[in-house]
Amino acid sequence: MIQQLETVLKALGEPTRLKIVKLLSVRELCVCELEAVLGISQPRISQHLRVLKEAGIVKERKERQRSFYSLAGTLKTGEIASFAEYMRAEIAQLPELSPEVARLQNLDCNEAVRKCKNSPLP
Amino acid sequence: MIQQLETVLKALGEPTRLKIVKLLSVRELCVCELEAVLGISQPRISQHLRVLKEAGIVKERKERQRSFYSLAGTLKTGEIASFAEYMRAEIAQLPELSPEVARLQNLDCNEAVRKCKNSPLP
DNA sequence: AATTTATATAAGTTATAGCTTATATAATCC
DNA sequence: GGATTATATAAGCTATAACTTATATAAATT
Repeated sequence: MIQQLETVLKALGEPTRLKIVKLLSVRELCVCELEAVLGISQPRISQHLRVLKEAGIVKERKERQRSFYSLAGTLKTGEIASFAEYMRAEIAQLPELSPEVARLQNLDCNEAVRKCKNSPLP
Repeated sequence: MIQQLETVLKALGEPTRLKIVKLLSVRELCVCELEAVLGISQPRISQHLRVLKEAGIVKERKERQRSFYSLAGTLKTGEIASFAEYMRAEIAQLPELSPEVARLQNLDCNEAVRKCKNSPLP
């Protein structure tokens, strides 16, 4: 879960890709239309679209020699929700955080207690 | 808006920082506690905390020689909402996208029309 | 005052991401 | 079937981000 979330956040955390996503929310666009609209090179667009596609944010539809991209249905609900869901999730049920949770619980009572605990605050 | 959103998404799109955010949702923690919990070096944690702080995701409270970090009140609502808000916003009202919007509207009718429009699809 | 503790920052290195240029593929048009 | 159009991918370069090691600062302890 954390892995997929990271992929989505990384994909969206780039200005050109944020623009593409917003433009695709207006309507489906092919690569050459995006090229004209954004005024940047075609390989650059294709590369960004690949990142967005791998993150599950956009989907592709081929028609003749064109590739049309549009928002994957999951975007408006799913991708936003996935972060909210991560924050809402019970921390004990996130496998990626299990070692940290264990250490957090034992912060005060075992050999993992660290130097900063030797001078506890009031 | 797009700039601030990008900063937040970049800050969250990193596994260690995602973990820190989740841990801080449990309770406020000082740097040395995070060090013990995450098992990574102190400078690495301080650096990640700086990124999160600059993005407005966490806030700092100094007590004696410690620095305690906690989620900024805006996180659960604000940061998630900001992406939703970006997607909900009227595209014409996003200044960063005004050149693109202009080109998008004129795709079919002026000199900006590009090669791909010379062979329109059915 | 000297030492220890807690944190921050800076410098240097490595890894990753983004961009450009060039090329490949595949459909369409003449 | 050769040329054009649309897109993808690969190679090389540059910029950015992350990590490590070392050092600075400042409070607390002795």
